[in-house]
Amino acid sequence: MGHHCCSKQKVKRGLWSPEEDEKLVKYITAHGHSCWSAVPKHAGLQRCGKSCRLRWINYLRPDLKRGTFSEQEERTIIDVHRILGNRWAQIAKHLPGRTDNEVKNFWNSCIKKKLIAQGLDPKTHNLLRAASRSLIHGNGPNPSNNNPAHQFHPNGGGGGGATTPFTISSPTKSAAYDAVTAPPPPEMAPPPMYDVVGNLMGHDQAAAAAIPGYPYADSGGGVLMSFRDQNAAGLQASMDFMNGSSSSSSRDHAAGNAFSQGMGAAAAFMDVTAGMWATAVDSGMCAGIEVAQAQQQQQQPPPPPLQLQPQAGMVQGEVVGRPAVMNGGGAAADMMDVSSVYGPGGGATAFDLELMESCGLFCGGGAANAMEQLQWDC
DNA sequence: AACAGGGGCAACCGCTTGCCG
DNA sequence: TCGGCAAGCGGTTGCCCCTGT
Repeated sequence: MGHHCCSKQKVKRGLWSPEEDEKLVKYITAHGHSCWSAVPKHAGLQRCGKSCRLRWINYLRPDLKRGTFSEQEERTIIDVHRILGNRWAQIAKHLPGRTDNEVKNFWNSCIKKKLIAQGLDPKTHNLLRAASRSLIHGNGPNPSNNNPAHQFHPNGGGGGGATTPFTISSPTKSAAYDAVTAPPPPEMAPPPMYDVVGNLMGHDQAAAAAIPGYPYADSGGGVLMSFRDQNAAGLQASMDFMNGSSSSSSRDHAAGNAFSQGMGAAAAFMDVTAGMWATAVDSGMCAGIEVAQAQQQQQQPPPPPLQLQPQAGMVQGEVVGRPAVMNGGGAAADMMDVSSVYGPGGGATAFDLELMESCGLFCGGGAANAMEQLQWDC
């Protein structure tokens, strides 16, 4: 059965021949593709418009990057997939030169298996039940999970919960937990977050360290920075990432306010992350963090009005407002930073909603971030 | 050398969304 | 507001190639 859009036409199906490709490329290059249904007719192809469109988008487009996925791309896919799920088109937007079909195929043929091999549910990125149980008992694929810090989740709750939407893995976070529990011996320190984030944390370490009380400070800039840097497209992509779509109303909202002024994009991102962090702290679901932060505050003078030196590649002013949030104070108020960045109205935005969806994962309680345990072996 | 099985990838199917009259 | 059409998107299928026996 052919496509309904071309059921009346006699269309060819199956693989495209080089001659067909050439015709299509020649036509699209010369005339564009304002109307796909008209393309096959004008290009002299016995294909339906839908097929032409697919062939162009997935194979013939000049800006496509062919070849195997890099490790960086692979990690980006996993991180984005953890938040967006099987929204391949959205995921592909964060991988320049890659198509949704390509990402989807790569996921199904490679990444999915890796995650399963690591004892992770590729749909939820949670530990699979059996794997989770064995991990808790130290018999899982990664014995390093004996570390109680790895069973800690900022939002507490029981086991079996979702992983965080962001790759939160911080030695400091673990240390905060350890402060009120049995501290692991040095050799049991949590394994580093997988390279990309670790490296990226390093990028912004100075900035993070300059933020008193910032729970990730000791280890660097934290996940927020990882998103920004991880994306080849940079800061803009980070915002797109959070908005889920480059054309979403939430981005427009941001564009009309802080973002367009070049002031608030990353700050908003930081507020989001920090807000969630603060929520976790304020909700009392992670007493260890509270204690650790209280101790940290006692050891440190009150933060001065923040005058951070912008880091290379940073948008100036992106960390404005950090201390208020990061000192673990009024979390609810600090959460409002998100909306305040997005506009004076302070109302919920699509950004917020999507974020909160992610927070649903974040607040789902529970398990250690299993993604930390991935071993990248290919 | 021949065959079977599995994996990867290109293409298709069908549903959803957005636009326009 | 509604219906038709085109495009977008995710899931699925099927072919081809590689590898192991």
